[in-house]
Amino acid sequence: MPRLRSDFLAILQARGFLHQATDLEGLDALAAKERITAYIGFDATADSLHVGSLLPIMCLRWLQKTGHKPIVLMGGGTTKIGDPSGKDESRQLLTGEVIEANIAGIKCNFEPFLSFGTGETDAIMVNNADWLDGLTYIPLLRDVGRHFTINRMLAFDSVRLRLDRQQPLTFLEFNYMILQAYDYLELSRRHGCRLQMGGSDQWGNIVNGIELTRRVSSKEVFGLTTPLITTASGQKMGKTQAGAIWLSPERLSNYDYWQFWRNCEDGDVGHFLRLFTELPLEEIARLEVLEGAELNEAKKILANAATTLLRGAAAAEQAAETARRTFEGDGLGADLPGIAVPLSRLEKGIALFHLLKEAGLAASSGEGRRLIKGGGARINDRPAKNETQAITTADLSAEGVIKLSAGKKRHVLVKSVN
RNA sequence: GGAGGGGUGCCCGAGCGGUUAAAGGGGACGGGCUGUAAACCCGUUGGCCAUGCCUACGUUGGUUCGAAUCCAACCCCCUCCA
Repeated sequence: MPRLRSDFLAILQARGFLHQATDLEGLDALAAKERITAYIGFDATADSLHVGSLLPIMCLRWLQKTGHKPIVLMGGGTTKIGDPSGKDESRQLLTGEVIEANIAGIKCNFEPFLSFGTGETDAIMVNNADWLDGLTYIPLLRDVGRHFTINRMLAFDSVRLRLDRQQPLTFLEFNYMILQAYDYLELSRRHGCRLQMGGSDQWGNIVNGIELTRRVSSKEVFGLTTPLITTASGQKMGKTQAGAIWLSPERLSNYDYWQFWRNCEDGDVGHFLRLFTELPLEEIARLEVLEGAELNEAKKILANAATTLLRGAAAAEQAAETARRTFEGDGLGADLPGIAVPLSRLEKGIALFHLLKEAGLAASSGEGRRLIKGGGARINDRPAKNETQAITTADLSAEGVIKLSAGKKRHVLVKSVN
């Protein structure tokens, strides 16, 4: 790796964001000399991104912090096709309305990280539906299609892997890479965009865009990818017992978000601190060498910092306090998820297995029963005795709540109402 | 259009007339050990008003006391041929 002179790339390199790049030195020289505009594309397949997208988001954040201009490209048009990269099966096609709603939701995910506006380094969000939807077939074939050879397209991983595994790849999906390449061309024309970043699985798409831009408008543009993040034990990052780690507060509570970081593997602490927080590298170097239980302190710092970035300092503090009470002290944390149950039902008594299901601690009553049988269910921190045991007002604590637990980490507060 | 192969639980994959709510693995959840980690060990893993009942092996019919297993038609996928 060459020594990088631009603030932007030097930081990305030092913190571990760089995987591959086209002409890294050329890009470095450019970024050291002038303000560059760079973009990353995001799919609009859900109304929220999840932690898997945090890496590219942090790239854009560093870009802006080092004086450059970020573009968030929403794939309103390409999402109508579906990226075949890394997938064995075609994605279900979404309707335009759903995609629009998703884009609105995703916009909220970016607000904590980037400052949007009309200034020189303000971030902007654009939607490729704006130029893709209006394309006409024959002109597209003549202007863009002529620059793609099937020979080369077939060699790309996204295509080849599908074919090798004998999974069908529709012509619709086959076109994805052409449209994504066209995005780069269009962004270079409209916004003078010089750099596209993305996950390592996007390398092929990025290179196509660079090639197309060079051929059509003789402009040199750059590409850069970030590594695929897996946990120290090789799992794909971002999945826990609770499911996907969403960025939207509507989908995942502050507390659960904080817990996600707190529960990372030992070997990931330093890695994650560098990528997902803005702590100085010297401090991270000090934290990551901690061993054994000491490392737990570093995990808390990680959780606090990461939660502060996305949800704000107050949210992080409250989540940390709830975690402290839940795991290290006594009492109840206010941030634990809760459900409300009418007092009248508690007076009659509710079967425990049923309440577990209502609290979301068991997916079905059967699962609730199994949980109790297996010894994993607790009421106010005391093990449940039998499956059909009734929960009544007698179980209410002085504060008027019942703490239900499934295992050591999943807790729900049951509150009686009216 | 022709020939062959195949569609099984969250996923992969065995079963090929009864003992099959369906082997085995993965994943997930719970327990143990720890540090709210990893690894490892153990258990659980269709639903419900639950000593019972209901739904399940692509779909629909049929044969049989009895079918995921046999037959027929249909749908879908794959391979080779046209």
